[in-house]
Amino acid sequence: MTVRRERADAARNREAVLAAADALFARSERPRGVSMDDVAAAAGVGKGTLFRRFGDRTGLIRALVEARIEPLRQAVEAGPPPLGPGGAPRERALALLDAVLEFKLANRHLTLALEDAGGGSPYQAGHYVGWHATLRDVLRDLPDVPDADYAAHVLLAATRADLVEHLVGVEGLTGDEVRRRLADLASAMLG
Amino acid sequence: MTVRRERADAARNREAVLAAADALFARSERPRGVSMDDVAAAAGVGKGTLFRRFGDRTGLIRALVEARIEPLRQAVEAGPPPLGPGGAPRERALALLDAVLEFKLANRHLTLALEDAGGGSPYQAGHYVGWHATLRDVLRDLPDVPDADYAAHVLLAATRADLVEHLVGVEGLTGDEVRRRLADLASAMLG
DNA sequence: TACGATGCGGACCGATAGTCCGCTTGTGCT
DNA sequence: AGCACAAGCGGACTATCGGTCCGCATCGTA
Repeated sequence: MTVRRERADAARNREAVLAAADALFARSERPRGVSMDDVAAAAGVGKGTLFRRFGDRTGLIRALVEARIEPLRQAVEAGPPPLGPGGAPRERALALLDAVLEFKLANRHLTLALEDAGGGSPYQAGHYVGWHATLRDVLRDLPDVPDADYAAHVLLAATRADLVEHLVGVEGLTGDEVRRRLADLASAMLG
Repeated sequence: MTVRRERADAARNREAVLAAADALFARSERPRGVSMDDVAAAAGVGKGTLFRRFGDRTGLIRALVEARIEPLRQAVEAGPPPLGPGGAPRERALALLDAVLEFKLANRHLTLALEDAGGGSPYQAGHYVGWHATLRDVLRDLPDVPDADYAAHVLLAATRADLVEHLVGVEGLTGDEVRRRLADLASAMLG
């Protein structure tokens, strides 16, 4: 059962594709404006390479998001409090919400692209499931929150990419103003 | 400036298209599985007719939703309390949220299709803007809600079609259980 | 009935996600 | 180094879909 190492050119191409796609999505306003041909051309590879590597368009976007999200996942799973495990529940809940919101703010184009690509509902995406489970478990320790599962969904819904996009892009708030509003509201909800 | 009456065959076709589209979206699980060709074929008209009448795919879906939403709009704007104007703010807020949620539950496929069709973000759709403005104004009269505008967005986010779909379809809740949870949570939030 | 306006429909177009297969290239072995 | 073969490549090709176009049919009217 020897595991064959990834070929050097394959690794190089994978990086090129990810970098090109990242830049393209960041630049474009609407996610649908970035086609797979665009990505292939920008990365200097053929379309076949794209699809063999990532399966389909959604797979490519998912790979981009996963790469960006990894540090946050680590920090939540095994980092120091308040975001990591071990601290006070209330503070962890607030820290988690703020971290998720900050992630969406920093990667609006990408998360927007992911929700847009759809495939399935956002509620079945791996990272959403993880965040929800963590938040739900934390909320269970708070006496003022009657239904932790549902409350977790609603609080996370307040960080949805298109809502954030609307608040920032249309209503003209700054990222920090949105973070402040969510913190205040969540604070009030958690008692 | 005489207004020309709509031709009889045109009216007949418009009804046929709306009925056919309604049925197709209701039957199909994923909105994207319903193509404009499907609708045209089911309605027994040509594609040209579809597009002349409704502009584009989003226009067709919007027309379907608007038709269904009209009674609710009326009830909110000019109906009797608690949903209509004139009653206690807190009760009106709760009634509005419940009515919106009920609408989404009764028309999941259609509202899902509308959000999916995108075009712009759901936050710029006419009915969302209306609901948000009403809810925001009502929340302004409640002392326990510090930021009415933002709170209105978050509460409405709790009624989003794909979240509802997830709660009902994946987590297995009944519509009434979802309504109850939202009512409890909103009650708590409004003080 | 005759005529102009309105509406019809489906062939057609451009874009785009995804497939396929002959060719190239990297890698491990001798 | 040279070889053999698997792994990977790329871009022509296909299928599908939203949207357009225009010659033809149908409706309302005088």
